[in-house]
Amino acid sequence: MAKTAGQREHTVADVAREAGVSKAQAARALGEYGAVSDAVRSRVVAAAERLGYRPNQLARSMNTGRSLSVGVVVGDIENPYFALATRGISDAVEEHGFTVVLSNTSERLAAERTAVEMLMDKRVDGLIVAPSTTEAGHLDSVLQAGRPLVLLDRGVPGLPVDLAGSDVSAAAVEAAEELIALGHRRIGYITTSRNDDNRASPQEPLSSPVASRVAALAQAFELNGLRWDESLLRDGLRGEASIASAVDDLVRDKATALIASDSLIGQVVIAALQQKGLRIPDDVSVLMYDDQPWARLLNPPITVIAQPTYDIGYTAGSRLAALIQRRSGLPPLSPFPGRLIRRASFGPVRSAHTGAPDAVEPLEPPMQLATDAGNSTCTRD
Amino acid sequence: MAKTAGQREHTVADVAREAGVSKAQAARALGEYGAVSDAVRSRVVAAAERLGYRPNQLARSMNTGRSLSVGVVVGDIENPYFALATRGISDAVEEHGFTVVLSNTSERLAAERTAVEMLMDKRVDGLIVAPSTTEAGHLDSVLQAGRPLVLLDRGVPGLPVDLAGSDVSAAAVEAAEELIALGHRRIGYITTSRNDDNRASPQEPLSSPVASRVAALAQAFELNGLRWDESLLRDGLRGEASIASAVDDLVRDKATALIASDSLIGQVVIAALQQKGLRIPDDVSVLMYDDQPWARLLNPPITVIAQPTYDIGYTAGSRLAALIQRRSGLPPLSPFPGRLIRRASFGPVRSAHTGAPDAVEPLEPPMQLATDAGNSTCTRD
DNA sequence: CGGTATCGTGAGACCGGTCTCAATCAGGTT
DNA sequence: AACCTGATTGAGACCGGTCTCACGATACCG
Repeated sequence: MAKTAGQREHTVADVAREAGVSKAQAARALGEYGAVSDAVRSRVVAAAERLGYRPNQLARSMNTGRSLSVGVVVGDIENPYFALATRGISDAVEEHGFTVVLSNTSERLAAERTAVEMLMDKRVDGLIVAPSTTEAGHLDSVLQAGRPLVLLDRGVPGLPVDLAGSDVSAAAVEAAEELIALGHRRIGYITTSRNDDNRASPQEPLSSPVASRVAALAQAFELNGLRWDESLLRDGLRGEASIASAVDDLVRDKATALIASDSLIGQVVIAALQQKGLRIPDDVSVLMYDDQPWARLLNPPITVIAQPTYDIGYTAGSRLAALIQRRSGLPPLSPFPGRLIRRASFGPVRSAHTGAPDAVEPLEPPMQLATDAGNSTCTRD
Repeated sequence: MAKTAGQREHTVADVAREAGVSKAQAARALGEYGAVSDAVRSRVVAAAERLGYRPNQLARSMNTGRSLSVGVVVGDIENPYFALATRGISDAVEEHGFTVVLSNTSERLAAERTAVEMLMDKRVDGLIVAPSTTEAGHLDSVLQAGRPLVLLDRGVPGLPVDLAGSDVSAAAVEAAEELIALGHRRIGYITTSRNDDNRASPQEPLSSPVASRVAALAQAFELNGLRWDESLLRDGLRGEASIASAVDDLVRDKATALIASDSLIGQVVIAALQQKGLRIPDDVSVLMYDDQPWARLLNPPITVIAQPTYDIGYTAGSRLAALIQRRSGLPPLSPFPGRLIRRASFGPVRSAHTGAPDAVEPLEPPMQLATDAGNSTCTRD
């Protein structure tokens, strides 16, 4: 029964008139609240059907105070990590009737601020943010306004808020120790984030994933009575060019192993190595964060630290929904453990390379070839 | 100045009172419309500042009729194609002050329908949809309602609407001819979409990318006086398992080249080939749609047909913004041409292949072969 | 200096729903 | 038959903005 185009939308009042009842009754029947007799209900529903009536969610939201949408603020939806996490978030919140309003910040604080403000103005019922820095002013005001907030991937020190993320430190230490055992002493770490560890005290847990990964690296060295050379950290990198030149620098600076802080960086790092004619793992060993499917297709397949990205997103979404519904007594979110998946991108350091460290005993080709037991990063098929 | 938590939000009325002016004047000053004296404006702004006033976009939207948000309905944000396109859309519409409301359909029509309805109810100012089928009822009613609509990637026959996508046929024909020249006669095409070409007449342009890609493939055969065996089309595939078994089937059915309809499929196809110990391109040539960065990292690097995905998204977003702003006389959107990027995954067909395949010369032990329990469909004796 | 165009202002309707409240109605009691 | 209870119903306020309109004040004009 579609009317001709450009028709003015029908309202409850129209439906009420058509059904011959009061606006209030029509609204009740359509909104499924309050008491309505069967007779009235069916007449109203029929009238609505006839008119092709659709409720105006804006109006509804305005006086219920619930917009049934949640804001999601990520650095970059193009990053597979965020893409997959967003999928998880979306699936979770949709189960509770919410839709996702998305905002990219390009990891810029200013963009993040305006995004959060915009979303607050649009009265989203809650917010999921992957903060690009540890600056918390704008997030604090979300809390002040009493709107639920869940952080994704990265925490903000001093902000008492649920965080859905992973704890990769165990896997990171494990990986680093294996590299050390293979003779690596100069291990480079490459990341786009800033390693800003501005905790109030060293006792606080590290909230930034990068900080905790770097700390794990250093810790592995200490466990072996060594010290990690912090000059091998390259952070705050923007753009492929600067990542590639960081690789250049590090290799020239005698790094024998490189750690890429996410798969986007990993791509560039590997490409840069290939371009320079350096072989993995003969010349340089490589560890990458995030287990993208392609990592195991390379030759050699790349050793990675996997995070259950979809689950992390899904958890963030579920928790946010719970908070919006004022469910209380929720246990704090515990981080998902990262998992080291050994493939073939670790190798012994070539003795000629460094000055002359301990001559590593002839390692058998380091193929632990642990099966990537079902190598799934997420629980979905 | 932050008040204690859970404060009721301030409204224009509050600001007006605080500034000692009428609600109307305060609203004008804050909304930046109508005539307001400098004196009043500054008093109002100051008062708003003092109270930490934030306008309620819902209320604003309700009587301007503009929600300043656009709906984006894609199959799966996790698919790099959509992730990147969404980024483009988002960047484009944000330039015009719109935010993105995102919905995943998992390529299911029912989900797509409800998503579109939901977004319409939320009064988005416009919609960008990557339709999962050629079913147009729900999209038609968007048009009926007079709300701007732009299609992404795939068209719908008979729906008079802008389409932002690419035309890969030239590149597809080119690639297929090269395969044919290399001796390939049995070329498999693998896709998750359905190849539903339900045009009213054969004269209409093909709207589904898959249909046009398959058509290009067939055309290349015809140009060479050959016929493509349509039984080598595997469409409507869901999940990695069914893709992998399609690869199995096709190889057993003597396909010597495989075309993967997107990068998600490409990953699985390549993994399946590796697992079976089949080498690219010696045993099977591979063409993939979408140029993901990892494609060139593989050994051999994969030949692909690239689409300017970000630009496609950006174009969709810009066009939608233009339509919302009632700009008229817009030229129809022309598709971006696909580009064949030749790498090293094409090779001549081995003449012996049809005979008794696996007298293959000693492959280096296929590296990972961490055969997951039981799975081995490798019936090749 | 009267007439009029312009600006600034406040009152109040309005957007399309929800929700309060008092009035009405039906059934069950005694 | 009078009384009580709970379900239905309609009128109208309300959410937080925008916008129309009428009115007073100022400015420009011949």
